[in-house]
Amino acid sequence: MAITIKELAAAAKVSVATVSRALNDDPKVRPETKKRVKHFADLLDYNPNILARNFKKGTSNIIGLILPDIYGEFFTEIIRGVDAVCYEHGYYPLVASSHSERSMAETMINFMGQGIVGGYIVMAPVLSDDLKSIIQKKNLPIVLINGRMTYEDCDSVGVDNQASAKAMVTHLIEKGYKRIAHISGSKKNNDATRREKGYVAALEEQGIAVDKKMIKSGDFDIVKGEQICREFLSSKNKPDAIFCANDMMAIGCYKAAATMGFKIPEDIAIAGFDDIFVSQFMTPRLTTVRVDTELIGKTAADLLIKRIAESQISSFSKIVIPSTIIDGESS
Amino acid sequence: MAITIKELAAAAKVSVATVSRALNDDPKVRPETKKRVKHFADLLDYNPNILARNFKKGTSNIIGLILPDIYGEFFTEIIRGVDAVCYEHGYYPLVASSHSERSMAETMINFMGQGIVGGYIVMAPVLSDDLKSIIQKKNLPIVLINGRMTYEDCDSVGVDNQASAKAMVTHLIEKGYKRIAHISGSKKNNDATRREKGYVAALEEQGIAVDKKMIKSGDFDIVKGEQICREFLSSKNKPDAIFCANDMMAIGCYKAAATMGFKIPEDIAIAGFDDIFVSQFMTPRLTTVRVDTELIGKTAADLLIKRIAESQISSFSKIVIPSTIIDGESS
DNA sequence: TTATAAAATGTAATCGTTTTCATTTGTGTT
DNA sequence: AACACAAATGAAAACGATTACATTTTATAA
Repeated sequence: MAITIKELAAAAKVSVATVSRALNDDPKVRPETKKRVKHFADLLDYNPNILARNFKKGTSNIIGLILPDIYGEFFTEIIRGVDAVCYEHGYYPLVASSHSERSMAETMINFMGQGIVGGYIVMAPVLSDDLKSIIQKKNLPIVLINGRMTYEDCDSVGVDNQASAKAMVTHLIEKGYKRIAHISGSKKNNDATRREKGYVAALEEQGIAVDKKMIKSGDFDIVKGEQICREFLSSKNKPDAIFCANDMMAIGCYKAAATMGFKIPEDIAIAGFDDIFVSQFMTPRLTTVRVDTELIGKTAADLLIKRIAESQISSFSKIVIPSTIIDGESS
Repeated sequence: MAITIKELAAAAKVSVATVSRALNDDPKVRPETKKRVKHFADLLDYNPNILARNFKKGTSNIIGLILPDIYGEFFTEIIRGVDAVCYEHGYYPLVASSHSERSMAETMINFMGQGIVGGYIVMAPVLSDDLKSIIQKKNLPIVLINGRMTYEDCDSVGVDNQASAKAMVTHLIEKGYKRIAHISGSKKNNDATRREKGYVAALEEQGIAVDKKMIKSGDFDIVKGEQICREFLSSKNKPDAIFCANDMMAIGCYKAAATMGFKIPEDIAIAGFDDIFVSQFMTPRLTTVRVDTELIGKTAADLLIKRIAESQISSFSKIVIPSTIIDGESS
């Protein structure tokens, strides 16, 4: 039922070409004509059919936001950031999550060539080979969200996991802790390995020998965090601080400490990473690394929209979102 | 660069019409022709241009998922459910969140008539007048996600907040608690008011007088929950159990109890609503109401996709997603 | 075999916009 | 006033699919 450009043209007594140009602010159309067209557009409540426009132009004002999965606040913050920037620029975020039934690569291929999206934001903590190959032979702009990495074939936005982890461990050392253990994330997870590297780097820089026994591999989950913490606390040479690769595992440590009768931070200090929502309400308040996740989403969207708009391809950017150390009472 | 229907037609030596029909499983095309066309489609890696199709058909395989805001796990679970069902049916969810800068109504109007979405899933804990009026004069199918309500102008999916809250309070009464207080949510929030009604209904049914002083208005936040719990615990006629309208406020109660030296559940029992992720890790494990949020998303998407596909409008459905009581150690 | 209906396929119009190219209008110079 | 040239506008093609309608092929019955 919506009014079309033809009817608007008739009303404004110009050709459809002129209407199109006027509404797209083509400098070739006279200011007064432009004004008249816009006036009638308002009057008749004309909205261009975006589907027709996208179809004709061969692009889309829809952005594919490809996620490895969707759960927890980290993802909502990313989505929120992307959403905000998209709205500002007349773009829309289309969310697609991979899971056991569907790989990210599959999802992306699914989109490609269909014209349904004008570009992607891809969140890839694990960068599989097929994903890499898609990125390489991409025909659409892609912005990668992930821990800082050496990948050079597209724009990327992320936290400097290594530097942040290093800063946190250094902070703990400065507070006087001598025997700092680390509960890492999965070996396959890029973020996790970078954080572990940061932990090692901090110790080395401060001249503390790295003890392999002080690093145990977790999986970013509460239960595993609790279990590993138990192991640390019952070992003969127990650490005086534990740096967890994320806050969830830190929660697990709290539980372990509580049930084993250890006081935080007197008997054992705990530090996390992420500053998830509940961290601020934990007693004692968790020492952790705060990342402005929404900003990651915003930055990625900004970058992608610019990339979609520009015609010639300039060199790829790599944007690092700063992180802050939250010095809680758990250390 | 993608191959078009014309090239495919040429390759398969049929007309574009036949190709279109073959790929859309039109019974009018001979099985062998269909097979040949599909074979060449595979061979040439042909994907129909969805933009062109949507444009021509005047509909879209994109679903607008309109949220009041995006944060926390509740939303990710909804999104995940919607995403899963969409993927199955070749639809895509476009996420748009309202916030201070943009009302839901505005967002929806923005979509309408542009053809960019084929329908909406709208999550509306607060149902404003302009939102109602949009729903009434809708030209696209809409599925509402919200607490059970009396709204009749479109399909809706939600939890029966009132019945669930009533079940929980009844459960507490059966466990022997006599003085059960309630920390409610915001008065404007539909879910909150239904839960409060359930609380009142349970007391009345069990022949317990409702004491106005035992109901205090929270805002679904930890801090407010802690503050109100303090008030309850320091009142002269202190309750023996507190039913919170959500888990967040229950977390606040845990903090209040801990700092004031009350033991859960011996001195004060706590119950929540939502069963958010951390609830299972709280000590003692929180008694709460578990809702299969992902199922809400799935159901809404199912309903909407059916609605988009069908031509004639049948009567609206109202689907209630069941909830379960998690009997934790906090009561 | 032939007439006739049914099934399969083809031709071309169509959706609403953008954009190329042609045409008209306007401006400035002599 | 005449001309050249620039600016503004219009006419029509194009994008890639679907689909109404026309046409051809196949099947059925006499």
